[in-house]
Amino acid sequence: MSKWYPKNGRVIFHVDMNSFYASVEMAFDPSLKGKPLAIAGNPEERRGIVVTSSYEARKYGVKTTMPVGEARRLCKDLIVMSPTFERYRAASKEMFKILTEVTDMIQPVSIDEGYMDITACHEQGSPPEIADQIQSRIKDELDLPCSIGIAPNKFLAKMASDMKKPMGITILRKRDLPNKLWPLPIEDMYGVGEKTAGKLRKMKVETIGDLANHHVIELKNVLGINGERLQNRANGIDNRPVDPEAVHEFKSIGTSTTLPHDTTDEVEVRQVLRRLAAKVEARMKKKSVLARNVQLMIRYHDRKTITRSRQLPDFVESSDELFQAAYHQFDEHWNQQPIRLLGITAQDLVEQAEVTQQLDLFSYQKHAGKEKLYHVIDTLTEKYGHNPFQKLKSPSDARMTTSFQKDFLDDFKNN
DNA sequence: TCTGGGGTCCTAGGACCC
DNA sequence: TCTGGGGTCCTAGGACCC
Repeated sequence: MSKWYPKNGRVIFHVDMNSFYASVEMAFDPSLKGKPLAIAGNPEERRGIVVTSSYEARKYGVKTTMPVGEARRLCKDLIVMSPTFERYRAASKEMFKILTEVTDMIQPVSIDEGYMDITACHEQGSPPEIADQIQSRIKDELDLPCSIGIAPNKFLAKMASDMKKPMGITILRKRDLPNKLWPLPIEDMYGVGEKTAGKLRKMKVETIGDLANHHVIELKNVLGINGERLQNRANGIDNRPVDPEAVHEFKSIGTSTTLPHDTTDEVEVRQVLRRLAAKVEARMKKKSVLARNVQLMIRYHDRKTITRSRQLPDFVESSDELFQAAYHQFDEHWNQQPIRLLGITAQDLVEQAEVTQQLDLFSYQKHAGKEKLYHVIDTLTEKYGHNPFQKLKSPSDARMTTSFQKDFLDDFKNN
């Protein structure tokens, strides 16, 4: 057992569901099993691209982001279904529930994948045994296939889960890098997309091994700080922790839609923006957050895309406020060209509870006066050794560090 | 056959303050 | 008399991922 759990180091899993949407549909309707299946949007509405396809469809060359028409041409018998997200969310929940029974140290990264830190799970067996149990349970109980990567960090676990699909379990240790990781072409590396791959190939970096052993100065010159980070990863260095809280820390909530036809009709634009604003409002309510920044996105007929955002004087939560902010941006920045897509994103999100306390702070000043308020702040600063506020230009601008909120309110009452 | 919708992180320049 | 340098905020856009 001890050989599996090093004294210094971690054991990380990356659990990756195989062609998730298609697999969920097959579990739901077993008559689809063994058939070429693609999940795709509606081509009539110009949303007809393949989101996921079954392995049977992939044999014909069907790929993610491929237009449905092309996919059909490659595979005559292709079954095309619209996505049913409620089904996928439900399956995802069940899948993570199984993972939670092994450990709480889980970081979901998307609907169909997540990291686990099983360093502390000695008593449940060796890592391959635990991986095997997880994979079997997901298969037996949910009828869904997955691949699991086992490695000393997140990056290697992610690369490992990609190496054997479907239903693979792959161990990637540091000593395996020269044989298993370094021969892979550079575009197979997580974090290297089309643009970065192009730049790397220009400097004769063709494989992950080339990247691992390239002059770091040149990498930094061309790719900035990311060059150094990618090289570290290629050498198996990645200290990012598995963070179970990360999933709760929302940075933005946005929605966008490709219009059925390009438009220059402002009435239509307003209708669409109202609909998008209502959708964003609903999702903000579910998360109990307010936004201080609203971003409008316009994609033109030629696919050129602009984003325009603005910090707002007040926190917004209602659909109407979101609409007003977005429409203001539209009014200022639309160049009169036909529009293909519109989107609204709420950014700079703050939890509702925090905002309430901000207002409290403001009304306290009104009631007790500025001097008294600043006295309270001084007292707290002394008590904690630093200002408990993230910034404080004026009382309406203050945001408390959450951990101080309770003490602060107590102090508030006593004064 | 033309390229969806949901996100995160990073960069870079200008404004502004000290 | 026209001028340094650091820090932070804001905005726009690029790259990447699923």
